[in-house]
Amino acid sequence: MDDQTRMLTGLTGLGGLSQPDVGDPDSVRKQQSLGQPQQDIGDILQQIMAITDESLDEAQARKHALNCHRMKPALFSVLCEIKEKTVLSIRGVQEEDPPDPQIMRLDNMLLAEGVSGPEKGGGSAAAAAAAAAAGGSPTDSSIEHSDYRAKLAQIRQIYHSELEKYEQACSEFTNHVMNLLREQSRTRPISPKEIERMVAIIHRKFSSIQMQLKQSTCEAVMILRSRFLDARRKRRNFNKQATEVLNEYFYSHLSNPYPSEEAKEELAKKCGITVSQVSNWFGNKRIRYKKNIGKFQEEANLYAVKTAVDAANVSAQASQANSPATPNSGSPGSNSFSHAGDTYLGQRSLNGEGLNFTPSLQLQVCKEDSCRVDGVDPHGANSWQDTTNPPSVTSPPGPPGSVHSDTSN
DNA sequence: ATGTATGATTTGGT
DNA sequence: ACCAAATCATACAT
Repeated sequence: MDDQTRMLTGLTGLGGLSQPDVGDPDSVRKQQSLGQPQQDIGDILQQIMAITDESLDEAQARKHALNCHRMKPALFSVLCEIKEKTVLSIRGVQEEDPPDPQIMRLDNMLLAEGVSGPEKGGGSAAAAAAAAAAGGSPTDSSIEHSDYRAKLAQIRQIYHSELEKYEQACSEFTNHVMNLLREQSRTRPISPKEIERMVAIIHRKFSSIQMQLKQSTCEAVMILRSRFLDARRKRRNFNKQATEVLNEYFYSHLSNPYPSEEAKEELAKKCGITVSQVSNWFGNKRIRYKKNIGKFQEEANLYAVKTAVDAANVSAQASQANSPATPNSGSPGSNSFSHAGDTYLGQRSLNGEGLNFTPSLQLQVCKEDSCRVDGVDPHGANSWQDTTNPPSVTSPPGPPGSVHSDTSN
């Protein structure tokens, strides 16, 4: 600090660079004569050259000696003169600094990703987790992306702390250089303009470092994105139990395999998957079942038996089982799905039991199913299979046509 | 290595 | 918003 104030006072005298003596009033005070005046200048120059090789203390001492040298004012004025002549050539250079398009692109991206700019949603991992947990009806995205958000928040934090570090370093360095220049301005002429320029140069350097930071942050975000968001596409099979639950529901609601929102939520909960995954599953299942009913017969029968057994158990336990709308097989112990399809379920189970599903009859069973349903809701209930497949009830589609007849024969 | 199964996404329709 | 259908991309079985 001491140094700094001293240098600042030194700088104030800098306004009139052409005035030789303004540099340092002290210098006049202590004049240690050094013998021959002629050799002095060479001497001084030599000392200047050598100054970098010396230790700090030595340099400091030397500097002081130089400042106090009686020839110093003269040298200073000479330097000022030279500078006056050359400064024009230096001046014309540059100045304009158009905003780098690349850095603007990076900035925009960081802003878009929520890395820079105002805190959005989850500024910290904790906040993100809280946000994910808070959503009363946990939307899929908040669950699926909470991890992503947490990681993003981490990147954000690192980015900001790094940025802050850079900014601090930049201002520290700028200060240092300015002080240095002010200090030097006592022995050589330095205009404020030049200091300004130097500062600008430093800022440019640091901003290029910042750009690197931004770039690597962008890269990190991209990688994160591809790892998490695009990983949506990465498929993990559901566990066996989940598939079982879904299949049970599907085959026990074969007439109308369109679970309501509540049913989906229930299924999702049971299976440990998201509602949209349930929707996906049913979408896929419907289309694939419809496309090749024959292929799914075995499975259908399996679940039919299962539900039948469950239903039997339920009815056995509750001796009043005959009552209206049904033993729900979707979940052996609990009647979670109370929808239109349930009536069908009851029938289907009976159906399964009655026909006993010998392989040769499998297809028959299928047909029976459809018909049976039709009995309940003749053309409405099973229409989901008929839309593009009018005859599907009696003869499953496509190449299976022949296959089908084979099996049924 | 190859074929099939399967969860996810896209597209187009209502 | 939901669905069917087609498609993609990976998991899994062979």
